[in-house]
Amino acid sequence: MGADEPPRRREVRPRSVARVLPDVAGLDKTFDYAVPASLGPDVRVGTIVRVELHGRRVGGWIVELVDAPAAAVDATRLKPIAKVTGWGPLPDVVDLSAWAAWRWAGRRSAFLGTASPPVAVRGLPSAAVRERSTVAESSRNVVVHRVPPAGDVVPLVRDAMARGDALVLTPSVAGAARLARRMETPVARYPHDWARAAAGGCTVVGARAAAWAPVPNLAAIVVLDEHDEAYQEERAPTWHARDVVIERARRARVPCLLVSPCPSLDALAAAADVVTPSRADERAGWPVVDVVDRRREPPGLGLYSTRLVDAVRSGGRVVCVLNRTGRARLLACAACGELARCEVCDAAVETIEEGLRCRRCGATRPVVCAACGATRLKTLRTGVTKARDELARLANRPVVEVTATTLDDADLTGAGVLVGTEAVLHRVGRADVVAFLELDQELLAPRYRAAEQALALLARAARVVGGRAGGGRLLLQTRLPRHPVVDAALHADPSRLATVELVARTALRFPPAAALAAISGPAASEYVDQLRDRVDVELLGPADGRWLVRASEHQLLCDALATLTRPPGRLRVEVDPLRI
DNA sequence: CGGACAAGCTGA
DNA sequence: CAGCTTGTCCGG
Repeated sequence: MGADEPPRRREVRPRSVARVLPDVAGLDKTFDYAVPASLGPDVRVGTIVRVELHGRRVGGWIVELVDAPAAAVDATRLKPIAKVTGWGPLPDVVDLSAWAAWRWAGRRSAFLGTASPPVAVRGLPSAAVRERSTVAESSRNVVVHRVPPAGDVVPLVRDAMARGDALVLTPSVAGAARLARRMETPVARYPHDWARAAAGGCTVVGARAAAWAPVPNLAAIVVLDEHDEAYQEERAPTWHARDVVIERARRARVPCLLVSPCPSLDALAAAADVVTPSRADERAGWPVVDVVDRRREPPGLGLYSTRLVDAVRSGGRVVCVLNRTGRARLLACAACGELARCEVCDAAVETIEEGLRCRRCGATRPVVCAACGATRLKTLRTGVTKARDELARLANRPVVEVTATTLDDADLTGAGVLVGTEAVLHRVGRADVVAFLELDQELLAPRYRAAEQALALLARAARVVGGRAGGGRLLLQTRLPRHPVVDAALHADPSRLATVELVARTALRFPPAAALAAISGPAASEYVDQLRDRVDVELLGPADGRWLVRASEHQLLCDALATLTRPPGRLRVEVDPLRI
């Protein structure tokens, strides 16, 4: 591969046997079909076809083409391919799908589906062919670029595009559209412009799925906001776009740039090099951080410190973040102190307008203490709705509540004070201050990635208020003012968190110091029983009906999972689970 | 997945 | 034993 490669010639002799992977859920096996001479030129590795299988017509992908004499079976007895539907993933992506099926213990069709055009593509538009300017040496192709929240990533993207056809990923589809608009040369958006991307000669931009985009002359890959969890698919196979493109770049021997204000430990572990801004530039790109130590405050202020109240009264635009919806998520009797729980299932109840509602089973009941009959309950955990009312009183101006369920077209431009779950940070354009009413909830969340996620949240907030030069401010209410996350934000230096976090992960054997898979569902125990006598993987659990499989690295974990047979029944295999 | 086919169950 | 359900197997 390279600039001096002779132009590719069409196959002289049509290959006559196609190995087809049917797009049938629950089937992860290829079948051989004869390629009728009439279809010859349309049939390539990746082509989407329809074939007869077990008496019905199903769609599928050609994953391999075999010369008839070399094929083990007699080509004349094979059923022919019934129809060519159109273009499918290019051969490099077809190969990548086999790797991903191993890496995330999933079916290949899940990946090929993501890599396929949303509507049938019969022909590709003509393309302006560009050559790649340079080819990276394969061993140092992953580079992490730390760019502060207020920094501009467009120059990095332009550099990548200058190398030739680049693939650029953003966490959200909206972000991809925004980036596409900022580029002066046209780019193809994935999956919408599938055919244009497959034709080559342009940069491809998209969200997670674009990791699977066709880029025939790939020259570089850029992952923006690499730390964002939107890059991981929630449904099994739980593939991660960052890890897919790292492997893709390695195979194509092109550079892979992972860009983030707070790079994940996984990115840092994969990187051959980390490019950091100067201390001055990084400081300028983060806002001023006010830490309110809530241990030093008089009791009775609730969620609202004096500094917070000053901020909401200041007249500037203030966004308050509280990651709890509803009014009150945990209540206790004002008389006897008993926790308010559901009469049906014992779970904690929350307040709604008509009374109390169980958060687990939805049963409702009037506001009465089940233990002593008192009718006055006190709030132990305030939700966003209640915070809105209280803030409105304190601020003496209207306060708008924003959660993930707030309508997309709601006009927030005029709102002076907003309160919401972290969704508010995605909805609000700009603000003078973002205040975290209860940061400790994020810092101490019972997930091993909690600290990383908390810093990512602060980075997102930092983008809303801008860098310190523009007067941007974050206000953090916490009882853990020396927590490494607070420390990292305060010093505008995410490596302060990464360093201590890596030590903790190594001690606890969590990724990236180990590779994990979570196995759940009714068939889980039968599945994991096959791992019992292995020494290269460790089996933990079950906890909450979920088993954990741990190995020192993915090679061992995925090899072990690949040897298992799937018992009948529902089974969920999550490699690299997020929520543990 | 979904069709084919076998084995098991029911009712007259 | 017809008629139906349930389970298992397998696809080129």
